[in-house]
Amino acid sequence: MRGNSQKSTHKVEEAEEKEIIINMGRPPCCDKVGIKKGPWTPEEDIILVSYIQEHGPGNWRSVPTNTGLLRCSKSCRLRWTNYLRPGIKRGNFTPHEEGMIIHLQALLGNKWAAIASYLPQRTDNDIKNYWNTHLKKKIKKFQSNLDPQISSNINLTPQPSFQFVSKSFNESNTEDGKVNTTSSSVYASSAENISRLLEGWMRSSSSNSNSSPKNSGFHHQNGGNDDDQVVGNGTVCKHEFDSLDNLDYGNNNHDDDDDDDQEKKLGKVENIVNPPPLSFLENWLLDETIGQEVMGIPSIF
DNA sequence: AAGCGTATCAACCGCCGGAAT
DNA sequence: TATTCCGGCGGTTGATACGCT
Repeated sequence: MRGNSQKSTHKVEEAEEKEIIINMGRPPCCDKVGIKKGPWTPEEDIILVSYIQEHGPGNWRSVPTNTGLLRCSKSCRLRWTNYLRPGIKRGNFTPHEEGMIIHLQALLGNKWAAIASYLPQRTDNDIKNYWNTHLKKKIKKFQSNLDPQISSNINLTPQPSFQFVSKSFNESNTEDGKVNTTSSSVYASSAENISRLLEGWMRSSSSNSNSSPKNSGFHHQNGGNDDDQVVGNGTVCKHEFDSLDNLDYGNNNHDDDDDDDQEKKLGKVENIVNPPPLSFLENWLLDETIGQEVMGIPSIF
């Protein structure tokens, strides 16, 4: 207990001391009390998107506070990166994408973020899910029909093929390699719909249609299109699954360059800019013939 | 039509490295 | 320098959709 004479001054010091103790290191992003979990509602999506549209992604710590969302910063970041950010393509993995995932998984193991950096329109979560639900199963099935020596090259375990990775990385140069992804029929994501909804909402709520440059981040790949207001349910069409059995790497339409460029220009897409300078690796990846030979994946994939 | 099993995917969990204080 | 948290990542889970009997 402290004496009354020093009470007032000590009170201030105490408060300051407390503040110092509390602020030791970085302050917490949010208290865990009252944090909402589970699926995001469209309203929450709109709030988050509109906030990021105004402030840009980053500083996730302040997002729940500033938006009033009852979500933790981590949840906001995940929602944005995995679902709401512009340029995300959902559903309908193309044969080329499937091939790339298979190759990269064999090279890198379950480094989904690294793999996703070569498929800018796909999130690591999407790739991970697709691998676990489609490709892993398919390869396993195929593997059972393969000569064990060949099939051993297909990496279904988390361990990457370090030897080859090391070789590839050593032989890499600084030349900018660009990986083109293909786009077949693309479901419009609900995020895109939300973005459009938001755009409309913003337009109607404000006569000033030209807001900050950050807004351009939401005029992404489908920004000229559209009628595909169909909300994608994220399910995978059967034909795409079948396509794995009949991979035709020659039929790739590299029509997503603009999107890639746009995303890079905007600097909005996390984890996709500045991929490692692996033109050798990328060339190798894009050379499906080599990939298939090394992987032991014949044309059936 | 109902019940059950399977597939899919969004979201959470926990860990780690690095940054902030 | 120590402490604390953020941001990123991979693994896992749970809700829902779908298909089969």
